[in-house]
Amino acid sequence: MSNFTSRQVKAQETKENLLATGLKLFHEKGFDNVTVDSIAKACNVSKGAFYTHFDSKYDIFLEKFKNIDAFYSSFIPTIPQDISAREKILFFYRGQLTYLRDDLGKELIRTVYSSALSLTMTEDHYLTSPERNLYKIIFRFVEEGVQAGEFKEELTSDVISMLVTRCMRGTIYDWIIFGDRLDPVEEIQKMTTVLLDGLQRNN
Amino acid sequence: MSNFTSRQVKAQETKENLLATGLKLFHEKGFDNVTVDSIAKACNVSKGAFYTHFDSKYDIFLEKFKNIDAFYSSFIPTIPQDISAREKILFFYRGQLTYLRDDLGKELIRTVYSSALSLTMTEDHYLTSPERNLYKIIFRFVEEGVQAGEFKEELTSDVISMLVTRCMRGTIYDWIIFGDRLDPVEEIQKMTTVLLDGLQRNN
DNA sequence: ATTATTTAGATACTCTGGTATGTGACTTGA
DNA sequence: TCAAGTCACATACCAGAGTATCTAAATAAT
Repeated sequence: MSNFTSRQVKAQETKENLLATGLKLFHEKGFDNVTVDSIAKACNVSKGAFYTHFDSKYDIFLEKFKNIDAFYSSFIPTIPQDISAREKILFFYRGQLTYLRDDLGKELIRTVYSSALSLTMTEDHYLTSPERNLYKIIFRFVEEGVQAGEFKEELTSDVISMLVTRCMRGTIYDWIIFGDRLDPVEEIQKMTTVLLDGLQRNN
Repeated sequence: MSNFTSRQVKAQETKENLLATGLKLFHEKGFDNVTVDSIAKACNVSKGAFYTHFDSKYDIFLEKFKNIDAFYSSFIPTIPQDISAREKILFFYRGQLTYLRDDLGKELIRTVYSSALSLTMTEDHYLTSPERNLYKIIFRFVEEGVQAGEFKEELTSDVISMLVTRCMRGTIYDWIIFGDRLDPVEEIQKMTTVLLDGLQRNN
């Protein structure tokens, strides 16, 4: 005995259908080459139906983008405990960029990074929550490093975390605009290594 | 005796009028809140006229964005000759970000950075030419530094230039998405200092 | 001078994301 | 059980970027 009425069940089916179809089409033809109408039609449903389930065209793969949090949760435990903060950050970024490159794909990331620019980030911009999560993860590593005296004393954990995450955003941005001339995993490695060298306490 | 016919003169006037009016409106109301129609109407001209002079709405402030090259040309000579490459880069970035912040404004930069993401950068993406110029400037400083033995030997000038310019792109991206919580001049200073520390040859 | 050609600009579209509103099947409450 | 309300979805629309096509005036060619 389900809690759901038959309407709710059908609605849920429609929503999932739209979601799956939308993601499939985005993957095949790229975000800008897929119309909301075409997604709806492919599901034998009207555009109006689409908009009862999703607020915007973007929303549909935000659903997918939210997977990134699931990725974080499953990836973090695989990071060795007995290495330096520096190593942890590099390990994490390598894993993250590999995931972005191989699982989510450049097109998806392009749209996410593009729409983050669209409006001044108000409280509930969807990029915020995964980003906030990412920031928290990096912040944790950084704090460990600060405690262990790995980093320059004059910088706070907040500042360091900001720079380290910016390093990642810059690399991802470059990956998108320079396209296949760049391998994001290689690039994050190079960039972060140098930045962390610069953050290192030098006695 | 001008080389131009009266038609060409009038057309040029119309174009300049559209350009000036467009920039004024963008500045007043923000790029997304200005329609091509409204620009045209404000010039007592049709939308069709707009599109004979410009390929797209974006084009209109690309014209302005090209000013950035003029800025480079006038700013470079003010950079002291007798300082290290590191200092030159910092000096240049400070000047550049100040210019972006105070003269071009965040809204303009937002649109530029946003549309750079729109399509895979093909040869003639408009961002390319100012960027290419910027890259060349940084590359020149970096080469000086490499020659002078300022930087880690294992990195090529190309790689270093890429990281240094990425540093800037990342900072600008952050400026846009985090809004007024960030001062771009301060941020580029912090970020670049750390990165350059990491690039420094350590004997 | 007259005809042919070019071209700045106007008009009337298309396309697409998103909205306002309508509707009929289902659900709920008395 | 039946009236009232809700909700998934449909239809018809709007706005705004960009395009295709036309026109009339200016220019060039004969």
